[in-house]
Amino acid sequence: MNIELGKNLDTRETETATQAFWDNNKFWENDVRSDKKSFCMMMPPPNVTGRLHMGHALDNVLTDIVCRYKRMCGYDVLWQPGTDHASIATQLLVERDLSKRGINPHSLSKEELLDVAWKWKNDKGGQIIEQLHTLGVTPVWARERFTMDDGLSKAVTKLFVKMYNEGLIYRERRLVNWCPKQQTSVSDLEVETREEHGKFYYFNYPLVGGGYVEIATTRPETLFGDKAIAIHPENEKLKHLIGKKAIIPLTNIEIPIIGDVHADPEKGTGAVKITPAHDFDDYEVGLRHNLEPLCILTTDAKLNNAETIPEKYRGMDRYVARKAIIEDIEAAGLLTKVEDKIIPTPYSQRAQVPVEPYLTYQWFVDAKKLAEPAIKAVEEGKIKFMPEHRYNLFMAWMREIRPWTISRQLWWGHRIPAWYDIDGNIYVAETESDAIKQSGGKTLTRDNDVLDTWFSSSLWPFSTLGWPDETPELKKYYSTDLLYTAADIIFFWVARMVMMGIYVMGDVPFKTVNFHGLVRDSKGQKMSKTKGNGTDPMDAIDKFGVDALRYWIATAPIGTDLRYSEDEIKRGSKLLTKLWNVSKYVLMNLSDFDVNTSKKVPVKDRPIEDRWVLSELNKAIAETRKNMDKYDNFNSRSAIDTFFWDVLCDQYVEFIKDRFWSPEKYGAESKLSAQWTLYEVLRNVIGLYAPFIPFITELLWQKIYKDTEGGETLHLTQYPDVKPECDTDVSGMTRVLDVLKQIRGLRTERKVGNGAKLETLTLPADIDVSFHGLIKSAARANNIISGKDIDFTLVVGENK
RNA sequence: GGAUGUGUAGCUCAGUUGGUUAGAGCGUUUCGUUCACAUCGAAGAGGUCAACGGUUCGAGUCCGUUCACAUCCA
Repeated sequence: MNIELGKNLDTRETETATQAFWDNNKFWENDVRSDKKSFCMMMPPPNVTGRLHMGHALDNVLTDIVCRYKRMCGYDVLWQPGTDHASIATQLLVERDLSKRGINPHSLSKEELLDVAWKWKNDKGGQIIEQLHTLGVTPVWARERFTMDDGLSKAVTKLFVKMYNEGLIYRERRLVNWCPKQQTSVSDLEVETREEHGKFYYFNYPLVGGGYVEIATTRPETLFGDKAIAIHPENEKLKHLIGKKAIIPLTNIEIPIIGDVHADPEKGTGAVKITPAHDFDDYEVGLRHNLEPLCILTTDAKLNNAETIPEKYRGMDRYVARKAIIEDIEAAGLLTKVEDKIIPTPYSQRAQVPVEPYLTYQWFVDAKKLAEPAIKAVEEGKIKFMPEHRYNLFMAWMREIRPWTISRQLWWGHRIPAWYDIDGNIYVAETESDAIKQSGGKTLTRDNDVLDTWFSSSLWPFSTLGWPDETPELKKYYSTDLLYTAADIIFFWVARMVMMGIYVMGDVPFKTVNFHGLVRDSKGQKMSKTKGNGTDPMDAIDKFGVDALRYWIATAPIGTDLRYSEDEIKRGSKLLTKLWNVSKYVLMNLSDFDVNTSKKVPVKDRPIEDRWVLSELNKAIAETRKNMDKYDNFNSRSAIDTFFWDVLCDQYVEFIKDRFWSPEKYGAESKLSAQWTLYEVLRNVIGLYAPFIPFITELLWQKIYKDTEGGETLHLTQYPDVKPECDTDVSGMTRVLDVLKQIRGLRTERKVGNGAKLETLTLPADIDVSFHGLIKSAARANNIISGKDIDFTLVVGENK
């Protein structure tokens, strides 16, 4: 063979070329008609909101490693890609972008806004897909889907109607979390609680007939919505007040004092004001006591025009009103005490403003009913959780699941397929004409709301495969085999996919779910936009190349967080260089070797060091496959590394150097044996590493092995497998390695370089003479004599 | 407040069902450029495995308590 590799590997240049080669050849397409065993994974669809971040890189590289491996193991692999419309997140960014350009989003019609958003989607969505290509990942790009494309929208509508007809979706007036900034309801999951420094206000409500009752509240601005004061029925100090009437300060409105266990005697004053429309607990109290909730806030959290509200406060922002009301209560001589208090405050995760409980009509999914069979399936072990302890988290949430608010007062998303007649009757149908037919020909208006973005993504595992049509893809690939995703969407996405999958398809959406950790910065801080400590994967790629980045990602142990640091990525670069250099060494020694004409040396006839490296290779292959089959990329890669670096580079290559330098001493057969061994071992190393560092391995395979093996890409060849003929008795090598280590130790002790030739080497008598040749060459000694301890003398003239 | 996880070398982390002398990479010290490779090689230093108690012939591993950190849920 006469193949030259350049002195240095130009990572980015070859990666770009290889990526184009892969893209042009569509190597990774599934074949639904193939009778190969199928393996299917879903790409967690990235939001069309911007650039790819490290979390995406993690999901996708880990998924790619498994998919490439499975493909090389002979599976018909379908990795389904696509993007998510990300209703609320996208709308927020689109509106922000419009504002930045001086356009008030509220001045545009819904049609105009949708137009802008679709342009945004095409632009940003395209960008993120392009970046995924750069990572060298291998989904079936031709099957790319978008949660709002026609097919998926059809699935959403169809399912909504089905669930409505089966009573699993309903519309109801309830207290929900309301985001005053985006003026929409949000689900419980989209609310995050933050502990804030606030005040606990104590003040008196005058009693009808004289006297006062003192209450404590963190939210005095809601007092105009008060419907009662509650006192615990067993509160010895205060229970005598139950049944009397109190007057809301700053007004002359009378409210009853009621007995309710909600009023904890230990908290505050023991008496609490009950504002059913503005507090979840109070709402429950209100239901128990028939208190009609009174809403005193506008949709953007200003005091509204409710009759109970004195003129001067109307239109005030909730926090301005709080201040004004407290000042006026103080002026009225009713304020008794103000305490500092840490207050858990619910925030809208997306808009980053405090949410309000708000009483509105919304659409809900009866999650409790959906959860029952899902819990059962998971209890039966139909889904394997990695790491296992995520099972508990998942189950705890599923068992306490609450109704899922699915309607959003937004314009970007799947519009709810419900129509109303003039009397407010609801008609849910797949099309407007169906709805009209249902109504008996009335004039209808369509519901303005859209669906929670997670509604459509929870259908992803089957909607992308063609549901509601009965496609062959659905039949072959559902349920999917494995899902890699971030743990922070276990409830948002994973749990809901499980519920929907079982409800619609009657089976779990995936057999294994592997939750990886977060990417942190080098100091262990969570990467976030607000902190500005994030690293753009594309920057890392520009600096070190895709393979180096992927090599680092493959170090992610199951379920633990990963720290990003350039030093870690450099390890990958070093490995690539090593692989490049050892390939150069192999080729250098194969110049007079030809795989087609050179005489084959059977393994059993090869020198022990050749048989040893092949036997170690077998072990590495077995270990790698064992771990890959468990989706344990970390230990797979470690097994390959250990073999490649420690066994092949550091030991075996050193063993055989003398056989190439002085072939006359060892005979032609010996050199040929080393050549065969190098040729085979390098091929296996390239194969083993292929899923992890696909670019450099493809390049080396193209240059060295393609012509003789045929085929178009390394990544469609068979993954290396254990070869029984390579398991030979090499037990003597343990002692040899030990002796060589001692000799190297002695060299260091005597400050003799490893290259310096030894004149005589004294070996302990227990070393079998058959190993003398190997030790002689590995230790670079001219003569060997037997003695008690290891010792050597230098060739005269060899410097230290 | 509840639940879960983590705590092993200076740093980042492995350590499979309890079993010889607890491993790797980075960093560090010393030595070495020989013809694949200084993005390298060799040798070394460095650990009471968070603490305490228990089970056991034997515990980094199992059990209990405590401490610290992280995440999720209230």
